[in-house]
Amino acid sequence: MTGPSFWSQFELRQLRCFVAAAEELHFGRAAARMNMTQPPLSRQIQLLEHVLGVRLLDRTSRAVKLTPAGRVFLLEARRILRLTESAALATRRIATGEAGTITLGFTAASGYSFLPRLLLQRASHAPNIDVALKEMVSSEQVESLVTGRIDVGLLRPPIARSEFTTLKVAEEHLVAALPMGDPRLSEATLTLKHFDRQPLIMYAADGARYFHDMLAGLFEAAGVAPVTIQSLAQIHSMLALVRAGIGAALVPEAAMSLHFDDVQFRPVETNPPAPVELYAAWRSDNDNPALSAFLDLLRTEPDPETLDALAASE
Amino acid sequence: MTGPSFWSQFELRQLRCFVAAAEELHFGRAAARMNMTQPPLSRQIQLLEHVLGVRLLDRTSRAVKLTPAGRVFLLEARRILRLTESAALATRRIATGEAGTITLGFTAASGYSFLPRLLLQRASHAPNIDVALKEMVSSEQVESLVTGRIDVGLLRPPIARSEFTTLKVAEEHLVAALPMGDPRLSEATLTLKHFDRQPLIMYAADGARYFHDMLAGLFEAAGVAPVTIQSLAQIHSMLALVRAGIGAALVPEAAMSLHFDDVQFRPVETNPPAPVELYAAWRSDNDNPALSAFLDLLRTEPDPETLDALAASE
DNA sequence: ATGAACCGATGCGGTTTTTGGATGGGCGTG
DNA sequence: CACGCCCATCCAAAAACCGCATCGGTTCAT
Repeated sequence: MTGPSFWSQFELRQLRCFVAAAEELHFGRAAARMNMTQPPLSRQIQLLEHVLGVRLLDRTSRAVKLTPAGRVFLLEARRILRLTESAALATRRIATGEAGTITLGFTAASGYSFLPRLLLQRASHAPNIDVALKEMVSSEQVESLVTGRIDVGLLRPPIARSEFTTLKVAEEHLVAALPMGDPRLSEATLTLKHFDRQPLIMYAADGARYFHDMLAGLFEAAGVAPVTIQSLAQIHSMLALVRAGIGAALVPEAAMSLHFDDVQFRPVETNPPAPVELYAAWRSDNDNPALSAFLDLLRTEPDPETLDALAASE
Repeated sequence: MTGPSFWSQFELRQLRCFVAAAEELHFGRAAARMNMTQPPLSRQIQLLEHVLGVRLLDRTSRAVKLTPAGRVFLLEARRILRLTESAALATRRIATGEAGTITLGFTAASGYSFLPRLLLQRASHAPNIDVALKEMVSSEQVESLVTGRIDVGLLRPPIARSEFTTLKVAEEHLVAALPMGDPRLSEATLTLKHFDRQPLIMYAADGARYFHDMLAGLFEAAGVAPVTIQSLAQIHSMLALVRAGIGAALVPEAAMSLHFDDVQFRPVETNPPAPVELYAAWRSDNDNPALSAFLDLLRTEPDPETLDALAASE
């Protein structure tokens, strides 16, 4: 007493048998196509008809014909079978990493230059890898990496986590952002001394710890003491203050793509010359199959066409 | 030596097991939901993973998690299962005649009045019955009924086929179509005598045998002999000639909906008073399940709303 | 540290389902 | 009217499946 199989449903095998029979209109040939003999094929189709409660094939000993319901079900069956194949294919592609989704955290500053280049690289080299973007500051990225909310982070040092693997993906120079009319604009290249006792828009110690500490270290090593007018965490806000003539700012060269009116940029000599570092970090035990393909992207040098496309868009 | 099961595919049962496990994230509960015990469910999922060559669930003894590939496959599996249910439902509806397609042949004249009313009835009383329309003359309809190209025909007598069932669906009066300025327009009602030795646009004996023979019979019985100016098969062509002032025409009242400028209509007394008959005919052994629902439509008296909708659209 | 509880995987015997050969029966064909 | 074609049915053998018992690994409480 297992109860009547009232909840029973048909199986794909029955669909395959039915499609074969409906296309051949001949049970013998259909069975051969299914690599079996005619009786079990008959039985599978009877089973299917019984489950549906519908006669799908009108069969006399002389001819096999589709009933109207059979015609409709044939279309549905084909669609289902097509879907099963594509589902298997898509899943296998995900599993091999050919396709998939990488959730990427990035800092606002990395979004100005490195990220667009990376996404262009992806479009041409790994079009089946989707990248879901989440802007967050470096400390949030570390936490999100641990909890698995993002697969990879683009963030600033220090990244002191043993369970992460890291990769330096960019080194940038610092540039000075100066308001229109600033006398230092007459120089082609500036040094840190140009900022001594001059008004400066500084990075906030909490929201932009990396830049704050880096600048503080550079100024101290150079024996220079600028006058901090205001501290901010977001580079675009700093540039807005520069435009207003409040003072100068030191920003990564990528910020030059922000194009603020009345704000001019000048290279600044520092030691080291390219002190702004951007790292990619990911959990060493991340099992996202698309990860390795994505890391290949990160490790690939940008190719000329990508840079061309990027330049053209600016 | 049947060879390795390289063409093997997964089965719906495995999908159902996987979806249950993926939703419960617990093999025991998933098994309970599937009305079975945990070991066979484990096996079904192993089998599925083996067929796909992809690990779908990461299971430790403490927790079950979906892999990235599993997440994708879960969506696909749900879609497939949803599709199987809707396929079964749709097929059953076709089989019971709740839904389906009726291929309907109709004469041009029946398309002016009876067919629109029928289609409006269908829209409100049997919205799931699709009607595929094919205009053809009565003799073509008979042939198409025999070969099964149409399920039902709307045609003119005589229908002398023993394998058909027929139903009279409309009786219409004849009306006179007269050109602007015709003296007979002063009469409210005409008789056949008004056409004696008058120019008349007549039906062609080959293309419109029914109307031709009917008119010939009516005139002969009334002892009236009009002057045939031109013979045509299509009513709208005849009305065009009427408008041109070539002569009068006798048409079924349904043709009044054609609205030709400068063509006026007047009732004509005949014996019998409504000599234009329209029949539905279908093969008695037609097995289209939607047929009975469609025939119910034909047998239903038009309800007031339908007639209102029809009147409003004219 | 240790034992209890939990969970999924596996081995195994019994049952159900499926398979394929043989056969039956209806229906056109020569 | 006999023959051939074709699908349905019967039946024994094979395969698949199920459930029970159990194992190994992890977590949690003691």
